[in-house]
Amino acid sequence: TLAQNRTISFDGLINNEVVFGNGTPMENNPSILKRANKKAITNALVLAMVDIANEKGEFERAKKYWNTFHCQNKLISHNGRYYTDYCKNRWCATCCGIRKAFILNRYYPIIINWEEPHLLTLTIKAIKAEDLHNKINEVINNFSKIRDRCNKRHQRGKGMKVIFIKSLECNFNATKRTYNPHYHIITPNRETALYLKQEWIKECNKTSFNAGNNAQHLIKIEDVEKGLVEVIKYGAKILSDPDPTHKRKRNRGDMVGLKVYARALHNIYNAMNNHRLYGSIGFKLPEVENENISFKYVSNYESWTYQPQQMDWINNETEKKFTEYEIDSYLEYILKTCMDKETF
DNA sequence: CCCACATGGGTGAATTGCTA
DNA sequence: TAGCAATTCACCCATGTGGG
Repeated sequence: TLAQNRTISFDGLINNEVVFGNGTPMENNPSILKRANKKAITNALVLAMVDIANEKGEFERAKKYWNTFHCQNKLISHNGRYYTDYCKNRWCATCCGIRKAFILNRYYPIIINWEEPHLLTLTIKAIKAEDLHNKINEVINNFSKIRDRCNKRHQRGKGMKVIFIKSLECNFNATKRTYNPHYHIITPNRETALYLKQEWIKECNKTSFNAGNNAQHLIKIEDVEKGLVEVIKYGAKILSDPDPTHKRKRNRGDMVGLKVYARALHNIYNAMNNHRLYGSIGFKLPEVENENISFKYVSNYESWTYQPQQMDWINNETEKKFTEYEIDSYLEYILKTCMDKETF
């Protein structure tokens, strides 16, 4: 009996797999196909960026891009949920999506209670690639100076208390080959936004003209969720229009003319490296309730491995496809032939 | 999930700026 | 240059980031 028990428990042990977190439900979950889509886009992008990083001798960065290429490579499914490991990089569409949702859920309950939320965009004149690194640092420094100044004025009873959330983002204009770093800011009222706008224009034009009045957009937020989604975009767009002034409203799924500017994205991620993209000023975020589920051992699970050519996860035993994702033919065309690695 | 690391927010202290 | 105001610095630690 002893020997038998021992054998059984040993069997159990080697067949166990450790999984982290709560997992993602698989039944009737449309996000599974979206995951496959994001993985296909991300893989195409990081492969292009690996070449660019290697060519520039940035081998550490190339390693991080490879890390993203292997993001969610192995899936474990068990009891209707699946578990995997995430790379958590900014250029990974899946990991960005997860982080975006997390941040959105943290900020939403605060913004929804603000009396009259406004969305302010603070920007500077468009710049060339060679100035990107310095200008991003300048934008960040200018902004923290303004924050310091406003806080101090308030502390001395000479200015309003400034409360807002901010995110740093950078667009690429492929027609002009310029970059446009900017802050998206949500304030609880119009007053704060006008105050920040005024200080921004003043600070940016101290040495030379860097920011005009009309380039700083301010609108009242009617739909808090939409406003937050607008702010929490995470750094840079992967699929972009060669002509961003193109005002034609895109239909859902209309990708005609879109390109992936791999080198521009690489430049943006480099310039933003080691900088926080999000932050709250003037208030503390509520604690995230700790659900205290660390990890568990599962037996009777299925394991799946991602096959880049098939753009799907394949069951290690049955060879069944996990998502049965079929890439949109136009998206496939973009990823294969519109990956722009040109120097600019 | 946990942990390590480092940016940057909060705040008192130091420095710089302004005016008479 | 005194005296006060405004701005910037320095330090602590909360939190964004990324690895396992």
